[in-house]
Amino acid sequence: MTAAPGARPVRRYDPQRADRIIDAALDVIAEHGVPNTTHRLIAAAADVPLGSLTYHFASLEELRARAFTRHAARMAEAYEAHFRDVRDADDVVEAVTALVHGDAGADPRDRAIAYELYLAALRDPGLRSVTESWMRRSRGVLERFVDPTTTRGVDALIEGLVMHRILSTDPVSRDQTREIIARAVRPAAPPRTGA
Amino acid sequence: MTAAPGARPVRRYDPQRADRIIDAALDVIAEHGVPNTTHRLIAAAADVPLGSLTYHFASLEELRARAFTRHAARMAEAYEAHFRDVRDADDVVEAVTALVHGDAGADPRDRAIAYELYLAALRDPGLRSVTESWMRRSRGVLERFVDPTTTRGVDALIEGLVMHRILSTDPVSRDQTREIIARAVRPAAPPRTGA
Amino acid sequence: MTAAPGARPVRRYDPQRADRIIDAALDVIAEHGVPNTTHRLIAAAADVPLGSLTYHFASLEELRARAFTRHAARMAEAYEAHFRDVRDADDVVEAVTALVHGDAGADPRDRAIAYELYLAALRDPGLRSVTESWMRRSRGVLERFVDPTTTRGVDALIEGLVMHRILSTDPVSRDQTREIIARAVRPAAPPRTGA
Amino acid sequence: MTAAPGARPVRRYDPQRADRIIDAALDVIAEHGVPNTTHRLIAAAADVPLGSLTYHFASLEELRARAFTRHAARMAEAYEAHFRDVRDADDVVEAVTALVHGDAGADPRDRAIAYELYLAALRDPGLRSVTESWMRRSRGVLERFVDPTTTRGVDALIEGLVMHRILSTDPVSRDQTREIIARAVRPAAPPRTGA
DNA sequence: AATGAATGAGTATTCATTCAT
DNA sequence: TATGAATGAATACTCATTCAT
Repeated sequence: MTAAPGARPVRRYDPQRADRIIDAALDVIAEHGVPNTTHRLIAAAADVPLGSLTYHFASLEELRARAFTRHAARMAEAYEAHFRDVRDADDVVEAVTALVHGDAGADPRDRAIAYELYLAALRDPGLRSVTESWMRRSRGVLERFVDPTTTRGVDALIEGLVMHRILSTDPVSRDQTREIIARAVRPAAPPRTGA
Repeated sequence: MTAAPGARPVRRYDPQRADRIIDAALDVIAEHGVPNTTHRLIAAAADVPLGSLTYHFASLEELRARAFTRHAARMAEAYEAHFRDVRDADDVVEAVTALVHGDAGADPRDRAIAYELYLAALRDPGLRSVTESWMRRSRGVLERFVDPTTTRGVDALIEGLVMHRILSTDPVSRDQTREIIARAVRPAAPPRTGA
Repeated sequence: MTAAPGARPVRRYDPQRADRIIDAALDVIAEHGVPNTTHRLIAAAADVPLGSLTYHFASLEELRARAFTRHAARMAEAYEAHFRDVRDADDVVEAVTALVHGDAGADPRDRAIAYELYLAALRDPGLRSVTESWMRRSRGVLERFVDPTTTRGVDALIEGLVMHRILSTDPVSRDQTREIIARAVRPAAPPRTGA
Repeated sequence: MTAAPGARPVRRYDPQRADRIIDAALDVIAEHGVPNTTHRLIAAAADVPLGSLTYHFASLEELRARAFTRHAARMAEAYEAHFRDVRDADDVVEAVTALVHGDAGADPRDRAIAYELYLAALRDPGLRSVTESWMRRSRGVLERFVDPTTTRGVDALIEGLVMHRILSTDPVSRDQTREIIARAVRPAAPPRTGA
């Protein structure tokens, strides 16, 4: 049964479709959480037929992994961009404070997805490489300005402060945040430049 | 039609059953995560028939909430016990370091459940009271030794360090942890004693 | 474990309990329909423990039958009472008109139960005796005033008019009803009194 | 792991399946009543797998509504066909008598379904439109021959006579029925023809 | 005599995945 | 290449009934 001559088949050849599906999956994860992320919900969000998902992705698990991978990469890029103009430890304090208070890059939606990823990675070793890559990149950014131990401390602080901000009804003030960060930051020895 | 001789599967009257079911639910959450926590899995873990769950708990959601509530209470008690002999800010550094490295009270299982709770609370406002009560109690402990801002910092640090420890293959050493905590801790003004 | 001396056992000896349960069953049937009439709902409506139902009634089916039987008896009594002062065919027209328009005895609740009974009887032969007894009594009333054929007609008319009144958004007016009834009524030959 | 030789239970692609399911649902309602009309029973009657029902119909309620809608439409068509050759009020008496005695169109199965529909509509407002449409069409037929009040009377009479015929062990004779109908029928004023 | 705990069979529904077209 | 129909396994939940106490 061929299409009538002249009739344009509806949305054939759609090379970005797989991409759109991945973004839709992220939307669904953000809004409904991993447990409620189903083929049907993603298909509806992406406005593609159900069969399209299993055509492009062998399983839901694979699609989820691809979505998390993309999300982690974007988070890392935004993170790096956020620190692009940072020059010294003082700048770090300001940058991190802004980060925690959501003034930069990552909004609650992004953080929610990140926590979904963390928890999923806890049980699915296949996702560990995603979280590890993300953690390595975010630490890599901080290590340009502070020593490794400080990096670990600041990194953990960001994690904990953001999580508590999301969950708590009694949030930390911006000044408190800055004070907390400032105590944790100790500048790295300046890289030796050629004499 | 009598039962096969020797087979006597009856186990009527079991007053602690509801309790056992709650603990079984925690086991299942710890091992399989909230999304995979089904009536069937819990029933199997508790070694009770399926119908028993819905008899004692109106819904899976309710059972989950009860389980998380119990877990948070136990965590808080362990937390308080862990700080029972702490006297000053120096002790706090040691106590928190031990906490992060799992030498006290909470093992990975407990932390995994806690993160499941956090994520669940993110989407289920009914669980917020559980997380808030837990957070209030853990902060209350710290505030006996350090000022409020320091409390917030140390609290966030514990959260972030533990999460990164669980997820990372490249863990922070105990000395690093101690150093990181030490920077964050600033003693509270001593309570004025008489005379 | 006997009760402490002086402690009055809670609601022991309650001879009307079976009665109360039957009435509660009728309430539940009226409000929720036969398909949703469960032990639990009835127990709650009667404010008795669940076990009490199966203690007093061997099965739900039996309880339902008892409830329908009582309802039919009450309907018949109300019906007979409604015609107590009727003297001749003209009175019948007024009495039936009032009946159809709900001015007497049977309210929508009662009619709903009656239709539930009809439908249940269609499939449960055990309930046929209940519907037949009810029909015989209601016809018996009419036969005191009109001939058998007229009785059948008026009886059917009541049934149909009431059902359409309940279901229709475009009801028949009282005058129309009276007119319709009047056409159907033909007085019985007066019983011969001793010459 | 290949299927046993000869066993080939596949029956993919079945474009009329939704239709067949609706008819099977009507069979089940007729035979078992609405309360016992389950997915499983309908699936068995239609000889399709269980999942097929929920694929084609979002809920059992929707399937039931679709089935009742189809049944009412068929009833109305049969009703209209039954009166196609009726010319005057006398014909109406004969036609209605035949209707009540099941000599035309609607058999007991159809009537049983109709009463199931009535009762269901009593509690589910979503079904009211179905009963109302059916009632409007059946009255529309009668109004071609008799005045509106007579229509209401005859309509109610049919309803009541059929219901009593179904439920009673002591049925009305055909002659009685004719007599009862005849009293109710009063011809409409003839439509004025030109000249 | 009375009851609340217990349970297995059953209910509607969801959904990842398969596959004929 | 693409998809919508199809399905079986699983899910949460209901409930009549049983029975130890």
